Amino acid sequence: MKLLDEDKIIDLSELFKIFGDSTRIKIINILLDEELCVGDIAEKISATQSAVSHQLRILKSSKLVKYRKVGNTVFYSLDDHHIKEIFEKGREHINEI
Amino acid sequence: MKLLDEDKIIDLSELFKIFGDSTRIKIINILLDEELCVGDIAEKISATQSAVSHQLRILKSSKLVKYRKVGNTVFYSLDDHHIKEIFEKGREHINEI
DNA sequence: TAAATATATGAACAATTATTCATATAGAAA
DNA sequence: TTTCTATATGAATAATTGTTCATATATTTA
Repeated sequence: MKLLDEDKIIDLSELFKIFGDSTRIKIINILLDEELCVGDIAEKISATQSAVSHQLRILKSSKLVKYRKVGNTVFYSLDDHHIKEIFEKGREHINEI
Repeated sequence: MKLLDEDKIIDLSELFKIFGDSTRIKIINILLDEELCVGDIAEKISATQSAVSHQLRILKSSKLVKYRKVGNTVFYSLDDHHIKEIFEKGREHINEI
């Protein structure tokens, strides 16, 4: 396993930084199961619409979630199978300590 | 796959927060290959001894690294196989986008 | 067109955090 | 014991960042 160069190091820490916030983890957690619109996400995780929208923007720009628009409703879902895997590996770790 | 409860959510985001810093990722990156002492880590990642020591304390208290003392030298290595796996999954993700 | 609904966004504020610098601790060597 | 080396740590600073509040945008409905 070759070591990472400086650029990849930055990219990788940026990626994990995205996972390192409880609001975003909550969003990812519920999107593991189903596609949801912004309002429903906010309700399910007990956060404001604004806070969720801000965090979805971050998740979107990092390619962790994708979306589709239906009318004026926007449905979000996870974008990449690695997300589930990273999430799951983290979960395994915290379940063992 | 059952959804996480509030406590696990916090634990999980705390875990990823640890990975979300480039100095710590650099440390983890070089510890993938070999056990190293603090001074060598600092030299290899071009950071000060103090900065590395501070970050090692965080990695240690999160059970991501373990250490053994030999004289006044302290050797650090990765503590858990999940660390490599989480790291590798993240790496796969950034290599695909 | 006007009102209602869903989402996005900018600014401000508070809180967290990584680094630096100075120094403390502890073990090894002289 | 004194000096040197390796590591740890506390305080201060600077920078980053998540939330809130107000408001903008866009789509639907009346």
